[in-house]
Amino acid sequence: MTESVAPSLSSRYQPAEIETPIYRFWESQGLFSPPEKPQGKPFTIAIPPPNVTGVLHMGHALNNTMQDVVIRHRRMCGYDALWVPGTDHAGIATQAVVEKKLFAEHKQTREDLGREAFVGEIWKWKEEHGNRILEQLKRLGCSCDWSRTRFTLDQELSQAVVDAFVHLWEKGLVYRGARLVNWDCALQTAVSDDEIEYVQRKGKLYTLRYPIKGKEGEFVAVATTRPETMLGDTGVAVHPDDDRFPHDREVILQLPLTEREIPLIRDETVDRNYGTGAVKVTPGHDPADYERGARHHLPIVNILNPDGTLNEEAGAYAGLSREAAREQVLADLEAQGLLEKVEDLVHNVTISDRSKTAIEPLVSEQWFVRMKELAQPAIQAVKDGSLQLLPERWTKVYLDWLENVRDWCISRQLWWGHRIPVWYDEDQVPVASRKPLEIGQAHPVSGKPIVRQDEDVLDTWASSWLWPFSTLGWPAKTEDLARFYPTQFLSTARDIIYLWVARMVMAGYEFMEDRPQEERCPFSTCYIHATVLDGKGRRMSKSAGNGIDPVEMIERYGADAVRYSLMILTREGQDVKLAENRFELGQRFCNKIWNATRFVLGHLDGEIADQEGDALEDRWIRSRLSSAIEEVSRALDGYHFHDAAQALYRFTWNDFCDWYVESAKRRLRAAADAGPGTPQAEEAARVRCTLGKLLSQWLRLLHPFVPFMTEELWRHLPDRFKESEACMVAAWPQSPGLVDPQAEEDFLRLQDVVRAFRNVRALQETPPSARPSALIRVESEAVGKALEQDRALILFLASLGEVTISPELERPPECGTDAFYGGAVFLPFEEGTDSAKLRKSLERKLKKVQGGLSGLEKKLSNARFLENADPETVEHERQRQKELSKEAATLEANLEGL
RNA sequence: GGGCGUUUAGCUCAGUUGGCUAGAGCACCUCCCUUACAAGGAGGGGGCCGGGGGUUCAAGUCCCUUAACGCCCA
Repeated sequence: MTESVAPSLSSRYQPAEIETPIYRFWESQGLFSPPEKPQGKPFTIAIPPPNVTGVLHMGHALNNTMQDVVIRHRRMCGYDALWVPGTDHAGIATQAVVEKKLFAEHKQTREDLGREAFVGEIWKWKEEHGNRILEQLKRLGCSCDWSRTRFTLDQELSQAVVDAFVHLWEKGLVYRGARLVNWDCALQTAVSDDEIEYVQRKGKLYTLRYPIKGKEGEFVAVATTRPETMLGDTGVAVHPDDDRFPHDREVILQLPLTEREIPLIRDETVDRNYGTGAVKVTPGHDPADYERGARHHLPIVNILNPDGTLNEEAGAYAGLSREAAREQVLADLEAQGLLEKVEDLVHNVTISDRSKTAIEPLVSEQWFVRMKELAQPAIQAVKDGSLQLLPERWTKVYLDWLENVRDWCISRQLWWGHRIPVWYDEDQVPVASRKPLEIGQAHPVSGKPIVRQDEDVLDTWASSWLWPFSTLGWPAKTEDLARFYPTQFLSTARDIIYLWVARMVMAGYEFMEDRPQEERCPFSTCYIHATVLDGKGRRMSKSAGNGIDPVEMIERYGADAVRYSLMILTREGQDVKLAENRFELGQRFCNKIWNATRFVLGHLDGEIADQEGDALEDRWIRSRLSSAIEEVSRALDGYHFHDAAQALYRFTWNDFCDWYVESAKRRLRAAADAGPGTPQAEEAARVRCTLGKLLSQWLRLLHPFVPFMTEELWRHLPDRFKESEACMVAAWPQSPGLVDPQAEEDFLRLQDVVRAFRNVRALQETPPSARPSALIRVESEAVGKALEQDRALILFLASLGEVTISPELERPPECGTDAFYGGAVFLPFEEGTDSAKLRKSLERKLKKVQGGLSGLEKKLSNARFLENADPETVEHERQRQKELSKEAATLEANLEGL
């Protein structure tokens, strides 16, 4: 048998058959956990915890593939690599899911059940469904340490939240107060400034008339997009310099539809060009008005109930929805002749990220964290290099937010989450406590009995900002915390740079206070990954239905193909457009790896020498592998995933498969023909040694990107080529420093010769089976000598019977020809060859060469170029000119002869 | 309104500190089911590098300007 093939490997890569067993193998061997006792330097990644309600989407797949590539690479490099997985409790989202289910199945609301029972229902739901996304990460091949899986509502992590809160309380960094907050009427909770967005909507601009008191028939007209809020107006503002309005006296207005009298105030923030120049001031329901009201000591009137209906302050309108109230108010104003005009307008509406309903600014009692002070070390961290954001431009986004940070509203009117660890006595005196206090117990400050705990829970981010250290045990002083904090790499999406990243950095500096300054920042590199778009460049979203399900892609193409495709398709920090068929790229690549390995393995059951082959192709491929190792290592060290993936592609396909494997076949076949004990057999044994070593290194180099298949193939690798049972923990290949410029140059020329022959063959339609005798005219003895040494390989790769190599060769008649880097090749015509095709091809090539040549000549005859360009460049261009003119001469001569 | 990004082959994208005849994959054309792989091999065609101006011996690359698209903040 000349070309054996590893019998257990199918001719197509079948990922579905191997992925599950391979993953089980890794798990059963405990390979996901770092060694118990420290062996190398730690390298830690804390996973951005997905929502426990979440389902894996392409953004997750991209982000987690990157993290897995990093952690696998570092693990192979000898680090004690730890990737901590987990989920967060996603307060609003999870509560909403269970509320919806409860209503659908039992027509019950959470109030029907009561707090305790309802929270119990959520836990039940979490136990049933909460692992889904983590299981999906396993399908992707993620090498997280599942024994360290954490959930933000775990006992330990909850204690961390309590400790953090009390810590801030003790330092005076949390406070409670009535402030204007973003109120989500659908969910009936406050949300932070970072959980709202603005959308452009078509609306109307209404101009209302407010009668001036004591001036019968005179009005001040105000423009507004939300007329119903006039019921909460406590003033009207104009610009101080606007002389359309009387300056000389106090003006009091009669607020229509109410008994209220409100003052006309002057405030510089009013835009004189907007509407009539006068704006109504509603401090209870507009952030800008809140500020204005505070400056002018206007009262705050709250006209809304928590569910968005109007309350008793709205008088006759109490109980109406906002929409109904608007209609009614407009109708009533119109009836009184106080509605001046209505215009169409496109304006920004604030909506909640969570419920997608309009946000109502509303004054309510909430808890806040003072951010200014906490932000300072986080700003410092990027300035002194403790923290690096990649791509670097995101640093500006991060800093802009921190430098203009506002206090953080952390209380939520929900039941699912960390309940605020604050208790009150009968006088409503609050106290925060690390340990739960009992009702009736003496208040630690006042001594009076405790009557209640604060009803609210904390924002989910108030637990996730602790994630890098709470997952390692903080506030307990655990071994893990000492060993694995701070982490090295955080990869996340750009839209949570401030929601999460900045806050984690703040938390690291604030809470890891027993560490030296340089060990507080929770991660040294923050990588902001690409946004995944659909094939048309739109964001993937559930509502648009344009998402691609990663699990479905894994099932269709294989996890390795999905991983590899994502890595090579994603430009650094740029958006990535994905359509389902783009995964074919990875699939093809995987199949190529599979079959190339199959070829090599098929030959490794023959005799294997201890010595490697030393032919040109052997030296060349070792040189190429060296470069590839250097390139991939450098790219991964700098987190350039695309570059690494591309280097792997080029080495695999263009060097190893297209040229080395094809070249190696020559000696392997020669040995098979010659039989055992011959010099050919000995040479083949050396080729096998080279193939085995190449395979061993190459599989390891590929492993972080395509872990499943490389692990499977590794199992088939003879033991002498591997020092560990699992590829996953094999040593990262080291570049043996075998970059060999001479071999590279010689092989490049050989490739050029072979390509020239193939080109001529194709043009004159030489049958594939033909083994014609051919000629090579070389431009120098040196080139001739080099080619002479590898004549056998040239014959093999160009499918020739004979070849004559000489510097002094006349082009024989009836021959096709082409130029190569260093000479020309000649191949006899086939019967019926149409020389016109050849001529056209040569003419095209000549034109191109002449084009390049004339540019060079112009350059080299330019005195200023010779003067100014550095000598190396000039020399380089001279060299090129020489080469090109030789090539042009060859082509011209060839053309003449046709 | 402020900031950031993108624009290179039909499509998706590479292109280092300015210096090879601007590259790759897909798609397209021709030939080949050759004993690792037809999810493959060999060969080939296809580009005013968004427009305009400037700096320079030299610009896809640097500067200015302009247009289109996208994202973020207010």
